[in-house]
Amino acid sequence: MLDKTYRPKEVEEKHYAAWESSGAFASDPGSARLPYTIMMPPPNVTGSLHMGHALTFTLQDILTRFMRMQGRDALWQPGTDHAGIATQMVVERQLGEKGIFLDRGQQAPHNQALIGREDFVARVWEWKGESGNTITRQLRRLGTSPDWARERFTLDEGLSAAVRKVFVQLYREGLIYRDQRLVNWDTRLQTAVSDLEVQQVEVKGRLWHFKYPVESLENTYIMIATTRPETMLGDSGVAVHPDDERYRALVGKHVILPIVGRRIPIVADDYADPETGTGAVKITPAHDFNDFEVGRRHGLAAINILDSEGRLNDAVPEGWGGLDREVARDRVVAEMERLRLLDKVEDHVHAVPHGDRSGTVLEPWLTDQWYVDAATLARPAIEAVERGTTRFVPRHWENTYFEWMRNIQPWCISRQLWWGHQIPAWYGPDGHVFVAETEDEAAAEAATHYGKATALARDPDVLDTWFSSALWPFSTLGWPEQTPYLKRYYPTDVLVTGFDIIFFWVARMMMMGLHFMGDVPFRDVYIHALVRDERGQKMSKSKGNIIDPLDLIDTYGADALRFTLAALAAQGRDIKLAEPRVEGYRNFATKLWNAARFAEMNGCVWAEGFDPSANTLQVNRWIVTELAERSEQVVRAVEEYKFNDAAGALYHFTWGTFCDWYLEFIKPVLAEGDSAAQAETRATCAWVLGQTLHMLHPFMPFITEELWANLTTGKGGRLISAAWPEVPAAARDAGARDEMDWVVRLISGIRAVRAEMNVPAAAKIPLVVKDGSARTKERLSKHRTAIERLARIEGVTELSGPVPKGAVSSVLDEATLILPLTGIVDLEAEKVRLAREIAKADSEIGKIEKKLGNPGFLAKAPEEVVEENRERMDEYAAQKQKLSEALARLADA
RNA sequence: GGGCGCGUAGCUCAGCGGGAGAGCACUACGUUGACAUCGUAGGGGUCGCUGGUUCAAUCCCAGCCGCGCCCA
Repeated sequence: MLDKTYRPKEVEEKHYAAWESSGAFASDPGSARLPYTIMMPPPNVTGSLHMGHALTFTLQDILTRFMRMQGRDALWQPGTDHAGIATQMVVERQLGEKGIFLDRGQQAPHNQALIGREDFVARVWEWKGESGNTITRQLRRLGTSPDWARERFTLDEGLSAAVRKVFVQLYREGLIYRDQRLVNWDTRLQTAVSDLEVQQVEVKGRLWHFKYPVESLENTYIMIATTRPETMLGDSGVAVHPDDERYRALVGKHVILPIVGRRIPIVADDYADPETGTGAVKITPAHDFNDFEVGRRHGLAAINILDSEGRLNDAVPEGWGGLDREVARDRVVAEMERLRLLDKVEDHVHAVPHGDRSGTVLEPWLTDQWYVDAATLARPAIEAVERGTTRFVPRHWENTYFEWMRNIQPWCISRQLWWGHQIPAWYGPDGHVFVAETEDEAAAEAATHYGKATALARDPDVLDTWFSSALWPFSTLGWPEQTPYLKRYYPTDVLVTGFDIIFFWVARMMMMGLHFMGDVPFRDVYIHALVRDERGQKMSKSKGNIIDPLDLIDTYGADALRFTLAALAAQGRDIKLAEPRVEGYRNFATKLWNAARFAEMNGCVWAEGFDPSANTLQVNRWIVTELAERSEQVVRAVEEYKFNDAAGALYHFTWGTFCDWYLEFIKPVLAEGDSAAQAETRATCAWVLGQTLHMLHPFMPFITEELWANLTTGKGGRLISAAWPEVPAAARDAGARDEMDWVVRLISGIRAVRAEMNVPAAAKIPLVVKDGSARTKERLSKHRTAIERLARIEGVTELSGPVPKGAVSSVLDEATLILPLTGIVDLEAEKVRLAREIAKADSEIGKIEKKLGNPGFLAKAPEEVVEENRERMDEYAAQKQKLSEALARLADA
């Protein structure tokens, strides 16, 4: 016997273990079924489950379980990402707490132990082994069903081999090259970071106006304004706009850079904006991205004045070297003031780039790095989306994709870290580079090149983490080996992810997939919303508004959380999550649980092979028809990634149709019907409940599995491996649906009148029907028991003789329903009520009359719309007529 | 500055050319043996504003106002 409430904790673990050990999650490459593939976006190995994960993995699990039930051979490929910087930071911090620091070739601070690269990497692997799988354990609690046996890690040997092969091939094709360019340099992490990891932060700074003396012109200065005075030590030019009259005469002349004494040219370039500041701008090619371009156009020197930690280096005048950039700034300003070359200082708000991991101010810094020619790889990736080979859902996200891909910059793929895929490049003594998949190959190439065996040094840098994740859709399937998995599951069906990762990952998978597999990595990209807090704020630790999905699972159960997320996952809108929503869907789970409890108490047990087409009772034929329609609705919604529609349809069917009406209708049958009716009803109830559990299973896997086991007394197999319900066409009955719909409207109408007239809930009153058609009379007698019970009626009669005095009336289609309530009813209240009903009908009639009176409407509107309005007009007119008669009768009373 | 999106019931949101919807909250009544994590009924909205297209606009178009995000 089921308990009164569902207790998630008691069943979740049990079912999960059973699913996993039974092999229900496994893909089956030998199967004849159509494959269905989703690549799980690999969470960071350092990560723990947050609400965004809960959403994305719930949706992916719904698709996976749904498609399995649709008969597909599902492969949901799981794994984790080594997350270069994030992981290195975590482990570095832990070691730092123990007084252990990385030996980066600098002087060791006092009393500190230094460890080398090999030791450090070993420590990271150790850490990964101990606590690196938190998130995959947490995913199990959410009920996700990926093919765990195929779990991959981006630093696995196979995936690493793929990375090396891709690097070497792209290098040989000229699509990977080494270049000296500006990068965003993180002085704390001591590495280049991606453009995408730069956060522009509005900072209250200052604008210093400096006078640069023009060479050989007495008392002539050109005024420049800068937010970064210290960079002037690296200036190699001054730019003015070619059309700027003020400076035209000075173009081609030189200024003598104060403090430094360097002679630098004044150049004309569109980059200088006459409207901004003084119209003249200092050019520091080695420390500003825009200046770098200007410098290239005019052949200006790029003078690097900073070291990797943001201190002045040897390229500055004597006595300045070694100063921190902040200190240098103050010194430059003071010195310019002393030289009477500081004109003025203004407060100035401007955007300053910060590293989103370290939080420090990033430095544009001139370094040698490895680059991918992204523009070339992007071309086919853009075309694939233009042609629709890959489809974004919702579609408008393709704009974001196009925008970025069409303006794509060279992709800097090297990072000065120890944790990651070390770049497969070796340098000879003269700096000549040998790129090869193995050290032996590189050595062989070097021997050929130099004519003798030559010692090589490997490039110490590692690759950007996204380089390896870009290969994920095929590297996880075994590439470069031509495995059966690769052949069967690539391209994948859908990628499910958030918009924030379109640049980082989606775009790069498209580029690599097309280049190496010759086909897109996925047919659909479903971009879901971000989960925010109830006020619409992004959840963050600093705001303290994090809702932990595991807490919600503990309190309400994984199913409630999953259903909530699905129900809120409307396309194109962020999810504002408030705990009461989860509580509401927990209540839904309880409702379902109690419906099953009712079935159990009434001996409704799943009968294998039951055929609903053979049903004879209208109520049973009706619920089966409703179920069939809902099933189609859910299938359509899931296939279109409209998870909220699917969840809504299931919720309304389960609660609003099955529980509220069907179970109430069958209570009298089960209590006092004849044995044939009882048998049919028990079987139907069990069948509909069972099918409902099937349909709910992708959304609420745990409770449905538990109830299914109960309904089938454990003989029905597992839901996770069951097939989606199929309702035979013969079981659908539009007539039964119309008939039961009529009964529902009848009962609702009577209830509404009773409540409004304050008829005590317990009071049973008679029902008199006036002007009922033959069909109405037949329905009244057929459903009399249900009507009496649910509308609290005692005795249904047809009107014979005059309408009883002091009766309340309601209209249902052609018939008038009369509730004789002499002595109970407040006549004045009834008059008011009827008048209001009449007014309502009148207002509708008015609207429709206006339409039908419009010649343009009659001439141009589709015939069926005109017809529909005529019908509605007749209905309202008839209703008004009957209500008016009822009101007139009251006036006589 | 460029782009994307959003303004619909008190709150959170569906709907998106022909009858304004859901959940929660609220009000009234109710413990009729599945369920008070419940039941029945009810109140509540010039669908941001202004124009335009259309026989018809919450829905399409334009402008404006307010809000959010992304990119520079």
